[in-house]
Amino acid sequence: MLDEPLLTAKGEATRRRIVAAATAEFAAYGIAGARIERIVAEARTNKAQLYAYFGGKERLFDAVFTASLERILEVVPIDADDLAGWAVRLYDEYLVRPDLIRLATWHRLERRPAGHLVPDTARLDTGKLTAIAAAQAAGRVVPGDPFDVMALVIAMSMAWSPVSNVYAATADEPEEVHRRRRDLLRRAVAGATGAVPSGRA
Amino acid sequence: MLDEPLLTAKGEATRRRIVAAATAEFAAYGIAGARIERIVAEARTNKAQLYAYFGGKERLFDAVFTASLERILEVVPIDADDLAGWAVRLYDEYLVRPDLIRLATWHRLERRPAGHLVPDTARLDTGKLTAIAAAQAAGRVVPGDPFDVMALVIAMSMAWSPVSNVYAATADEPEEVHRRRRDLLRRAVAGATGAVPSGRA
DNA sequence: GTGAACAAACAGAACAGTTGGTCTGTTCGT
DNA sequence: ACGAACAGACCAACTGTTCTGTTTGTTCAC
Repeated sequence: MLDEPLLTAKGEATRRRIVAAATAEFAAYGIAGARIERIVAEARTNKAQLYAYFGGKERLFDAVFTASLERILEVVPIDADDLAGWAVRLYDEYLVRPDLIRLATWHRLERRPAGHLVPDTARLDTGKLTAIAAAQAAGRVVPGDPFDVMALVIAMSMAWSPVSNVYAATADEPEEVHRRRRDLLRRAVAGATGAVPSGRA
Repeated sequence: MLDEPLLTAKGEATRRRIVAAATAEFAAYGIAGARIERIVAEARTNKAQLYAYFGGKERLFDAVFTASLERILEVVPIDADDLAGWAVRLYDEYLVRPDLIRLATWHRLERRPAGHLVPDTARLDTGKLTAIAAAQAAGRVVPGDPFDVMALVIAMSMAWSPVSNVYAATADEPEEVHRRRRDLLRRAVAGATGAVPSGRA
């Protein structure tokens, strides 16, 4: 029963539809608010399949969340020599795929109230951290714990994200507004993380 | 039925216990995840009182949320001439009262997926915005929409908040760690928002 | 090729536990 | 005595999960 059955092409397609529907559902309502009924309806399948493939609501969220996480990691790779540009690309990514940040935040709120968002941050962030450390060694980035620098830049990129506590931007706003925010963000990240060449500021 | 009964001293005390219990409950589980049963148990009262005083789950959340919002506004007043210091004070506030930010984020996720967190931002933020605008006019803060500057600084202060998508700090971490983050935050906000006196950076 | 056999895909009913919300009746304070 | 505070039973609706039975696709002996 716990063994997932072998998937045929058709089953694989259904499985994917379930993941897609669940991603939207969880992003919109969270774990507690999501409804299995709505997911299977949206995925044009039935509960039996969902439970055969994923085992339950919690584990379905796991599948959805980890898939989303890997996606965002590869879509917006870090550029430690241009943290400002990286932040701007993240800003744009949030506009295109608000679901991913919402998913991450639900995960934070409903599952991990403290500490790292995911347990094995080490594996996921190693690339980012060494890149930042290298840029610091080259004097292009302000000194300090690379992890903290990363957290700060990501936080800045999320100032207008779908989970902002001030204002959540959307793609349908005028392009000029986005340009204004990108400019401010770029300059701010540069100013915040750029190493001071010499003397005082 | 919709008319709330006049409150005696005892009733007022019960009402307050309900708000306190509901604040903790909503902060922990959100609107969908919160349980009326747990709230009345924690508040040492019963459902009849809760429904007489607040009318229902949603409206109870309203009461809890707006109360928390006003609280955080008055506890950490802005200092536009020292945005870095303000950000650091916010960092500390999140350590002391993680509930308030969590509440705000639940509100964002479950109720206001886009735009302003609260509809009448105008009234709430006017003070902040004029303060920032004045500091900009005096050349102490980088130019740009004051609202965007505010959003950015708040976002920076939340880099390690209880809703961070990277790492959620807690009060029980070593003081040295907090000091390190505060230093980075202070310098970063100063660098991000400080106006450049003249020439290039 | 064909048809029996088997596993996966499917649909929907059924189930048990829970939840927000209401109702009835009792106690308390003034 | 009158209304507010209170306690707990009660209810209807909903939800995650399981079960029963049917259809579909593939395999393979013949």
